[in-house]
Amino acid sequence: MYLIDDVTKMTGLTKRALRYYEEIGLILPPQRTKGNARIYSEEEVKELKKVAEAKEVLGFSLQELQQFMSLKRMIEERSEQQGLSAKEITKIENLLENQIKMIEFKVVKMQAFKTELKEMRESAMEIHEKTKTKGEMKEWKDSIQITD
Amino acid sequence: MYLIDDVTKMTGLTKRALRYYEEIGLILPPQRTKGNARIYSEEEVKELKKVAEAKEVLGFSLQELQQFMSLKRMIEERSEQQGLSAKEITKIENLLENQIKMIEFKVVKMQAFKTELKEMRESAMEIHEKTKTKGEMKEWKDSIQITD
DNA sequence: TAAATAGTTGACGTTAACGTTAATGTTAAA
DNA sequence: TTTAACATTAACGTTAACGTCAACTATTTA
Repeated sequence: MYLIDDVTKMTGLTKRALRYYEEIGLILPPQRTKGNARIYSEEEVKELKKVAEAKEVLGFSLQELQQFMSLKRMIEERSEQQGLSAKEITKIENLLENQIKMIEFKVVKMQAFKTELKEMRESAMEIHEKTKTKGEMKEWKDSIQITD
Repeated sequence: MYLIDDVTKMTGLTKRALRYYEEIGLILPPQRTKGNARIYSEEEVKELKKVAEAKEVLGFSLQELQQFMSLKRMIEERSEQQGLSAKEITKIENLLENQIKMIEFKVVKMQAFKTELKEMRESAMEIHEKTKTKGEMKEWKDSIQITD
């Protein structure tokens, strides 16, 4: 069990962000101490780490993440008896399928971008080669002393 | 050569966004007609498409993109004679190297996320299997007429 | 017991990335 | 030549995702 300051260190999120995520319903309200301080479980910290990563690295908005989190909770709350209707589950499966396609699309685009970066690097290296002679000339000039 | 309204259709960006990108120096100011209307070249439209994609798909901020664009321009402006110093080029190469690493990192994270989504889908499908009997029962119930 | 160190809830402030509206100019069609 | 459909700049408005500050409470440390 962790207090909010511990969680900031573990997740990289600020206290304000943690409270904000709770406020907008992105995460469920954690338990409280007798003195009304938030206490986060290991599980909750893990979830927050993933949220932070999905935001920073994958560039997801909090809105998008809310969609995803509510899906996640729906599946987790399959407390057997109070299950979802077959129709709802099919809907969830479709949503997940779309998300997966989206990710795959993004990965493809990322790789294309990477290719471009590599091409730019090649160009830079070519220029480097061309300038090399000039550069060596300068280094040589810098190395001698002009004592008039 | 395209007017601004054409460009919105080709890039998915709004007119406001196009002017804004120019305002903050993300793109170079395009030429103007005699009547002061912006005219974009094929090249510029291509660049704008990439910018839009990098923003939407890769989740880059305009600030990040500015860094990248200025790098790109530095390399493009290797007008041979007025070249960059070897030191500057090495710096550029390092920056590009870092960007490439970043992308690779993001791709790895994306794939991890995709795996999670797939696991969720599996869970959903399992629930689906379990509920199936119940569902068929319901369908059967729905299909009969209760005529008391 | 006093002080330092955490935690809490408002509530207003800030920044990025545009949206929207107004007032105005240009160009093509009727 | 007037109208319609474009374009322009300037300026204020908006939303997301927090930052920051104030006023207060709880807990731990000297």
